Parts: sequence; C-alpha cells; structure tokens
Amino acid sequence: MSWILEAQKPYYITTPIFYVNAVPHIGHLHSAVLADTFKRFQELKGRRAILSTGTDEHGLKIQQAAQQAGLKEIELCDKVSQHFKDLFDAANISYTTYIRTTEPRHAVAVRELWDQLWARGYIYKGQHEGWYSVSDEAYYPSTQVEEKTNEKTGEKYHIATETGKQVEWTTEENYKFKLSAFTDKLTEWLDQNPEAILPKGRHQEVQGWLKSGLADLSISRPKSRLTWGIPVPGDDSHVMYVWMDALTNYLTVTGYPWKDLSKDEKAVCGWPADAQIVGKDILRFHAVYWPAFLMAAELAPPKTIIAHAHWTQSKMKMSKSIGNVVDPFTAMKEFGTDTIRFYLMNDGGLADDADYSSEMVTARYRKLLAGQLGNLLSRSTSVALNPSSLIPSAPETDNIHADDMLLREKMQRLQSTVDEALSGYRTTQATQAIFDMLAEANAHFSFAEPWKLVKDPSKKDRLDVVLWHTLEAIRLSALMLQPIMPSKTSEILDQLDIRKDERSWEFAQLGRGWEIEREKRRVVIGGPPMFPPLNATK
RNA sequence: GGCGGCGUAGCUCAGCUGGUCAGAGCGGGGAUCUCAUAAGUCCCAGGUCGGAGGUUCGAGUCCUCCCGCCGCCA
Repeated sequence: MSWILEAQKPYYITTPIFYVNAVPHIGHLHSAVLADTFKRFQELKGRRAILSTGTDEHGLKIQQAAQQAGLKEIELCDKVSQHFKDLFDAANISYTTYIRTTEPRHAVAVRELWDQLWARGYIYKGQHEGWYSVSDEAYYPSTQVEEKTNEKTGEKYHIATETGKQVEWTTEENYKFKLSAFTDKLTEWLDQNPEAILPKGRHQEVQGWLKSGLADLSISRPKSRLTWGIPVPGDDSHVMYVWMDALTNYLTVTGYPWKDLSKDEKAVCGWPADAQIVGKDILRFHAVYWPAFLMAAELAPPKTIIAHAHWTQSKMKMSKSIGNVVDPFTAMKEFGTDTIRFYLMNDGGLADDADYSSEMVTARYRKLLAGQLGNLLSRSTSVALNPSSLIPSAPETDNIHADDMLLREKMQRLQSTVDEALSGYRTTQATQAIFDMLAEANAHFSFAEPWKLVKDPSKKDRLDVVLWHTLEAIRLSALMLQPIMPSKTSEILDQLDIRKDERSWEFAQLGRGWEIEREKRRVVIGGPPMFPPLNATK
C-alpha cells in the first residue's frame, strides 16, 4: 500500500536556484550535473522524475546592479537568467522546470507560505537592530564586526570581519520567523534520519548548529530600502527577505499551494523532494531555515540534502580577483559536454574540495574515455575481426573459458555496485566500478588475442565468445554511464545496435543485450573513434 | 577558544563492525602484442599506514596524549 503511493510519487530532485548577480561558473554546473545524473538514473529505473533548476532574482544586490547598469531589474534578470539557461542547455541538463522567482506563480506560492506561517503564529513583528551591511544584505553580530579608521580623514567606521564590507548600526522594524521554536523538531528530524544530510560530516555539522540553539530569523526588509522583492502580504511597507522568497521555489515547482488539485494529483505533485543538491556554502539555509519553514507550514522536509564541496584551481579558491575562475562554456567547448560531465562526476568532491585542472580533464579523457572505453569499442568493432558485423550469440556454458570468468564476474556484479553507488549519491564510486570492469575487459581481450583466432577458421567459436564478451562489456558500461554521459553513450549503444527500449536499468545485466532478433542486427564496424584525440596543443 | 573531521606509496585517494589491510588509479621506470584512437596488455613502488604510549593473542582499524592540516561555530 505505502509502496504503491511511493511508486506513484515522482522522484523530485532540485538544484539550487542561482543568484543572477554573477555569471555561471563550474560550481553551478557541478550542482546541475549531479542533479541531472541522479534524475536520469531514476528514469532509467523506470520512475518518473522531476528536475528543477532556475534562478533567484530578487534582492538588494540585483536592485543595485540593475541601477548601475542602467537597466530595469527585470531586464537584468532576463539577461542573466537566460545565461544560466544556456549553460544548462549546453550541458544537456534535462530539467523539467526552469523556475524564476520573478514569475507570478512563484509569488503566489511565497505569499501562501507566508500566510500559512502567519496563521500558525510563527511570524511576528519585531524590532531589529544591529550591524547591517548593505552590500552583503545581512546583519552581523558585534563579535563579527571590527572598527576601522580611515587613514585620510580619521573617521571611524566598521566592517564585517567575514566579508570586509562596511556595516552600519541600523534599527528597523522587521517581521521575524520563530526559528527558535524549531530547534527540537529539527534535532529530532536529523536524529531520526541519519542520512537526511549527505555527506555525513555535513549532517553532524548541522546537528552542531542546532545544539547551540537557534535565534529567530528576520524575514522581511523595509520597502524603503528594498523594493525588488515580493511584498509581505497585508503590509506593503515590507518586502520579503530573499532567502524566504528563494527557498520557496522548491514548492512553487510542485504547483504549491496545490489549491485546485485532487488528493491523487496532490500525491504525485512531487513534494517532498527526494533530493536537494546544494553547495556547502548554502547548507544553513537549506538544512535549517528551509526545513523549519516547512515544518511550520506542516509540510514534510526534503528526504535528502546533498551538500557538495567546491572546486579549487591550483589549490586556490576560485575568485574573480585571482582570475582563476573556470568558465564552464569554454571547458565544454574545448573538451566536449560529456567529457566535462564525466570529469565532474568522476573527480568532483562531495566532502572535500577538488582541484580542477585542464590537465586532469585531458588525462581522464585520454586514459579512460578514449583509452579504455573508446578504444575497446574500436577494437571489438573492427573490420578485421568482425567483417560480417554480426552480433555473436551469447555463449553456451560449455563454451565459456576459465579465462572469461573474472570478466564475467565483474560484469555480473556491476549493476548492483553502480546501483548502490548512485542510489547513495556517490558518483565516483559508480564511475570507478565501471572503468574497473572495462579495464578487465581490455585485459581479457588482449589475453584472448582475437587477432590470432580470426586467422584460424577452426577457432571461430572461440572468437565469437571473445567478441561477445567484449561487446557485452561495452554495452553494460555504456548503459550504466547513460546518466552521466547521455549523448556519448547513446551513440555507443546505437553503434552496437541496441534498441532504445533496451536501454533501461533492467537490461544492465549480463546477457540481456540483443535478446530478440539478434540475427537481424548489425554493429557498426570500422566506425570513426568515439572519443577522437584531443587537439594536439594541450 | 569550543565542536567535528582528517593526516595511508611522488600525486589523488580506497580500506565497514580489529586478524591476506599494507591497496587502487595517476605519474615514473622496464617489457610486449598489433585487433584498435602510437591506444592496449604485462612487470616494477619495498610506503615506520603523522608521532608516542596503551588495550588485545593480534591495530591504519579501538583508547589516551602530542604534532600538523581542514571544516563549522565563537
């Protein structure tokens, strides 16, 4: 009964929505490819899946940036939002919803959530004073503020230690959310769901935050200062704080407030999210504020929050001032979309920052994609070894050699290994298992020396057994790499004449290729390299 | 300062509940096949598993302390 409902509910995964005050960098792409990989994995397993991404467009920074650029806010948003969309299109991110916080439907959702919190008494009007930084759009506790003296004028001023931006003592009236009332509930949630936040270290980190207690959260700004935002319902003199606004996007995507939906329709709207991908820098918003808002509205928190680490370059944090920001458009143009997707999933850090380098991308391409996968495809579909382009039949037990056993065992185990890895959001484990099997397939091929077998007609049976195992290894790895490299794997499976309806997860088992009409099928022999050499310059 | 984590071959890292756990990949060195994208395959690393104690028949694997990193919080 419960699993029936579970099965009906689509898998819902989100990326953060990206703030339009900056251009896309490799970290944004990393979030998106993670989400896309897991979404495609679920679809491969036959579950309907929703993937949402989009842009966060309100707030003072946008208001200011637009002013400086001489644009209307929405014009600036349109432009940058499109830029992000272009990136995700170029990266083959199969989002089902591209949400923008300036859309009317989003305002509806945000106002509804506000009303829900208000009706339940979790919002109150309070006086807020403290050190406020206009450019950071944030208040800082006095412990995080330092006094400085202007050397020329002798005037004293204050800055936020963390960002170095100037702060001023400010008093204003704010609406506040009773976050403090949720400390216990959040703690309970995390205690009962030890994998609610991945990786484990982040889970512990959030538990640590809760241990020291939570203060109420200011969730509005006076309109006198911030106009570019969603007005507080019933009080036009206040505009909602950007995070309150932004986080709600995950509900907007599901059609919240679900007013006109039947019970059945509501059950399949997607909420609660199965996975929410975030960068580690925005964990607090997603793992504390967001679940608290949801609990306050009596909605379920997301099932899993995955906080990934960042990319560094030469071990240094990427930043504009150092000029070491990796442009994802350039990278994909240079190496190919699927190469970058593979690199991000194979080398990207979940717990720890990973170092990005073109040399490493090149190395992965040469050794793994071209050297192992591409090359094995070429050698097993060569004109010399299989001029007929026929697909050998799956070998009878009697024809299986002792030399085939190790490869067969690895192929047999691979599906569950990869399934377990991707289900646990560990992409590196998945790619490593696949390429470990491929390496074995290359070794098996070399050891069997099919180029000798082909010269001896009496060895035809053995040749077929060797070729079959090799083609099968490629089929399995391409099939399971589909979530990570959708385009290239599609080409490979095409070349092997695997039908579209034979590419789902259930076919990722040894012997489940070419099950019907095998004799009619043909592999493409002597085709061009699947992963041709990169331009010699790098 | 408090809490948490980490420190394993040149590099990046696997090593769950203690007993083939001293490993993989890359880089480097050597050899080799020729089906293939000069790709592939095979062999080679003798690293005190940060240091010192302790528990145990037995410890990268548990405990204590020290050193060095990193994260979060203050």
